[in-house]
Amino acid sequence: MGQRTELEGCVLGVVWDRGPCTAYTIRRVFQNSPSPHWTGSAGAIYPLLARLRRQGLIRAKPHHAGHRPAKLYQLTPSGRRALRRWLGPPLPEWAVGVPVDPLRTRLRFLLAAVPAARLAFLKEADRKLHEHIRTVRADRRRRRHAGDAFAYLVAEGALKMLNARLSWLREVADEVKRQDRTRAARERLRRSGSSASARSR
Amino acid sequence: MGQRTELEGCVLGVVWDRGPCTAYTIRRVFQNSPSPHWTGSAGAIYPLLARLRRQGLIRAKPHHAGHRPAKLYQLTPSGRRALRRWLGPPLPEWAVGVPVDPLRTRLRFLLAAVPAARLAFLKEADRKLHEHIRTVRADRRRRRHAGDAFAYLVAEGALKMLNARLSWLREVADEVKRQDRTRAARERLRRSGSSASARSR
DNA sequence: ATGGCCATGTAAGATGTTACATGATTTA
DNA sequence: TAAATCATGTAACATCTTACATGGCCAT
Repeated sequence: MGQRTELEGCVLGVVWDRGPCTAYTIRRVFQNSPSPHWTGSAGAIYPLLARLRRQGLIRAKPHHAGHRPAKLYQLTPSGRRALRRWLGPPLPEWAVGVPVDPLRTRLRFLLAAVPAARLAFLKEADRKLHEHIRTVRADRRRRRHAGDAFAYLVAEGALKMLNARLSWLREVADEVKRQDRTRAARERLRRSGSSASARSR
Repeated sequence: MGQRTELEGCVLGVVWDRGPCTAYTIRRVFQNSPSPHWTGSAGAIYPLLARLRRQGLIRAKPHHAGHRPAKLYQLTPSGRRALRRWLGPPLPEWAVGVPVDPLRTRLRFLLAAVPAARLAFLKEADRKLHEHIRTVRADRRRRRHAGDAFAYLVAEGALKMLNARLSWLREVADEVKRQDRTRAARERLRRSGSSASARSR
């Protein structure tokens, strides 16, 4: 009835996508995702599945053919409707808003750091971002060959975001360096001015 | 001592940026932010400020010149160090990871919706995103004239993200339409084939 | 004087995290 | 046989949200 959380929606989506699957499978999807927003921790997933089950959105079949005891979860018709409602339209306003970006957040306050730390920050961000882009590119390649068009488009979207972020980061780095040079020049001028006035005395 | 949360780091940053300021000022910064990740709710901010105060990172001066009683918060030297530590380097791994995007998340499962709903989703996302871009562009203009270079760069970054997202979304829409056409063509073929076989019978 | 904004806070509740606990099965 | 992985769960804890409570100030 009430609004689904993002994690609930995602779990419904994963159960829809992976057909009948165990809780552990669901956890791994989150653990292996290149986006580190959810950990897929047991403490999040198991209570959530219990919740969805109580609400009649998923049901569990016991499963032990040659395996240890496990439960296979799948969507009920009501669960499929809930997934569609969560997907929208209508989209919640915040879904379209500027995505959170810890790098951008930190950059807002970068002037609080000393110039050397500012440059170190930008250099490390550039390096790690570049590295991360490589893994996401590999992920995209895997998904292209896997044949799921939507999974590929999603990876493509993630990659585009990262590339935009990197190019922005480089512009920022240039701007910061330019500012630091200006500051340094002003500093030199001030010092030479004061030494000149000292000489003239 | 322990790891700061993002909200704690941000609040330290805001207190650093806005000089001595009240809790209400801090709340408004979050409420007016174009990124809707934090609400700046009283229940988040006041306990957080109390926490930072207990840890000696901020201190409060009573303030009532012509005003109602209020507290003005400012960073202590220890708080400034905490802010710098939070900024990094080192950056936490997840800070560089793919930013969460509710649109991308939903798109992953868009095949669970019927074709008409898929198109409606994409159309609404496009419209709202376009609309949102306008407000962020206005925000950027304000910040450019305000003279804070970093605030401007941050708005610029947000805008670049949104533009990349919109262009990705349009590619996705094209691809989805293409697929639906293919599916429809297959369907026509199948039907005409069966009617042909019906005729031939 | 009424409603709206400034300003500070608390209480209840949901959701998520880490850490723990258990035990079977596979792999080195 | 030891370690890693599969698999399920619980407990303690932190953090954030919504909703409520309070009261001063200001404009209509």
